[in-house]
Amino acid sequence: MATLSDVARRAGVSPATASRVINGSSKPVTEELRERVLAAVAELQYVPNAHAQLLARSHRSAVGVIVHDVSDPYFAEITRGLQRVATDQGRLLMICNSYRDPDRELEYVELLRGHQVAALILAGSGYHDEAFTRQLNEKLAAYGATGGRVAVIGRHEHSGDAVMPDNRTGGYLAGRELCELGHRTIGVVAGPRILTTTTDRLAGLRQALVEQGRDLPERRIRYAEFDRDGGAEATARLLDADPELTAIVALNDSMAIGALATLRARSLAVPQRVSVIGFDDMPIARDVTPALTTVRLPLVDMGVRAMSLVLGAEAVSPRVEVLPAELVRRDTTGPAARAATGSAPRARRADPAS
Amino acid sequence: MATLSDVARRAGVSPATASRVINGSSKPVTEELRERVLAAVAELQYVPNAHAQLLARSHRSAVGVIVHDVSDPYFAEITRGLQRVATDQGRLLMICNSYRDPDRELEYVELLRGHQVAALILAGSGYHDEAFTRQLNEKLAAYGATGGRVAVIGRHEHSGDAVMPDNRTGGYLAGRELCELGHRTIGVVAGPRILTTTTDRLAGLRQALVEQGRDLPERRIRYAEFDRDGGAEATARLLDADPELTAIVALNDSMAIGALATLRARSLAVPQRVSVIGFDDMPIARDVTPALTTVRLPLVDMGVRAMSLVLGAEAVSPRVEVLPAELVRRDTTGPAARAATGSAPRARRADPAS
DNA sequence: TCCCTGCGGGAAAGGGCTTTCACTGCGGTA
DNA sequence: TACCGCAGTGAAAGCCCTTTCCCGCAGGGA
Repeated sequence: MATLSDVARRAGVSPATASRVINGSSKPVTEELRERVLAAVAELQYVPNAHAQLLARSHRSAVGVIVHDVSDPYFAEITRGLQRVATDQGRLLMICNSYRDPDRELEYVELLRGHQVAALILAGSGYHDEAFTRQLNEKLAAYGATGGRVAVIGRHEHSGDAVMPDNRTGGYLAGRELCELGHRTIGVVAGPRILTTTTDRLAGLRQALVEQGRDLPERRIRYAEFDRDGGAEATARLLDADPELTAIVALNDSMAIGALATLRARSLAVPQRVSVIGFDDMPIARDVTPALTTVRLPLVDMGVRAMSLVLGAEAVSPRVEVLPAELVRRDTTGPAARAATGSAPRARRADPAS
Repeated sequence: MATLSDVARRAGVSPATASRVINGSSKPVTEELRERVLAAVAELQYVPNAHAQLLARSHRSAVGVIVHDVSDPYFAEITRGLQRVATDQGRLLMICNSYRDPDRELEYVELLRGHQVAALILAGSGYHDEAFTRQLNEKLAAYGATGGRVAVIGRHEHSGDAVMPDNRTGGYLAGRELCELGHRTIGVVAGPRILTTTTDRLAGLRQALVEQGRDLPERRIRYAEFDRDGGAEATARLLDADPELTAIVALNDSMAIGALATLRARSLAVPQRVSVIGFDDMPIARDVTPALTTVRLPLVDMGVRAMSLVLGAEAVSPRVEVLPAELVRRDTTGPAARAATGSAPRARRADPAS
């Protein structure tokens, strides 16, 4: 690989001058030398060594991001928001997938710290795990102590800046909707119980049911992986245990899609026989048939806010921005069926999003 | 930030010894000194500066990956394959999204080269663009000349190692299937015509039709963005121009989902009135209703192969691995309707994947 | 004519790490 | 006893760049 001094030698200048030309330094350089340097760069196909640059420059610019999985639409949307702000400010993003493994999350904090990122954003549910939470907070504190900025998205265990989707209210909205539609036997297809996202959404849902004098017994909740297959499997278990369920709340849209698959496989009409509500409003939600009723979270906006917090002025006290959840009515919800079999088909609602 | 010499000073040893302990060097260090160093590391929360390490070490380890968009399921699957092999070999991946912008692709090649990656993988369709292709090849050649390894996935314009999905045969399979089902008026919902993926798939499709004595006139092809909205829009234009179409081939699954949305909005029954075939077999294809008939590509395997090529032994002559496409029959295809309205409903086919 | 100013350029000091090389003791062999 | 080899350690030379500091020089004012 050609180095800066190769370029300088070829152009007949000092490395200092070559560097100034290449980086567009404020120090003026004669037009003639400038051209010689640029010619040498082109001839040698010179590309500066990023590590050497980063080492020599003092100021840190890149931002580290840790998500569960970028290819999961939930995080893809958040990342889009993060990326937007970062690009505007000329920041490079280093994105890491923890695949919901707390240890990997800890490792990535170190890795990104080692890569001298100016800020760190952790997106995705926290864990009900004292030991892990303490360790993570220690690491983040150590990073913060050396001038690093930190923000989290969707996890409350961290003490610094945070952007929080209102999971609890979202769960509440889903529960209230089903109650108003007359459902009494409601099952829940939930993500891993160790995730705070699961328990928060569940708490809101339970609150709605309790307010209506109903109940949410543990036997109507099935915990599984937070993805399509987890949803399909949990739905099957739920139906096996309780065949006369009239409604299912899935704690995210991927699980809801799995739930729909199981219901279809068992020829249970949606929403005539069973209603389904998802959570997150991922793009695909409006394209499944019937279109999925779900709780929308402003995912892109969450990313935008988090990145803005972390790149903006430092606040004295940690800021917490709570972003609202909103019910999006589509076609997987309808009035509770009277009997186990049949009920009047319900008119398809117009979908404003399509 | 604490540095290595801080650690060394605190442990009362030289930086050399500290480095040896921290990196598990082969050179032996007394147990006592080792412990002192480790204690100092813990106390100071020391994390090595990755840039300094990368600069000081000669060997390169990370691998650069350029895709159109990781959050697109097509690339998410490929990336999963890349990741699997990379992780096995303890390699870090740097993933960049070009968002189908050729200039950005060029920039990322430089960026990754600057970051001293050991190898470079470009995934995603090539472009019908002489100038760009030449530029890219120059950059890749320059990189190769300094010892960098390169592999491409799904683009033939590069002269080195390549993994190629058999797009042409895939298109052919889709065309033959529709012909066998008796379709005569087939429309195509295509991606941007500048992408080789689009033209390859189209070529195979056309060949199938020609073999059956049919034709594929340009007016039955609509080019749009390679995503859901592009598919919806192209389908609408296609139907406006040719209301008696009985089949639509979408050149990827996202577009197929858009096509289904438009058909639903116009109350055209699938597959009774119009059949639809997608391409890629992304995970969601089996969960839409009706489940999508599509051409499967071994996406994960493509990633695995590409990474293996690039990390394995260097070959004298460039290797090209062609991976087969396969038709997956689900529920969006059926016999051509006789008249514009109505036809016997077709029994739902069992879906082996669900 | 002299001094000051300001411009254009280079020398050199880092930035934090790895690794070679040289050195010090020590046990063991001739 | 003299010497060799080796384990364990540290000094110092890089890795490639940026940036400060300094120097020479030309032009302008006194």
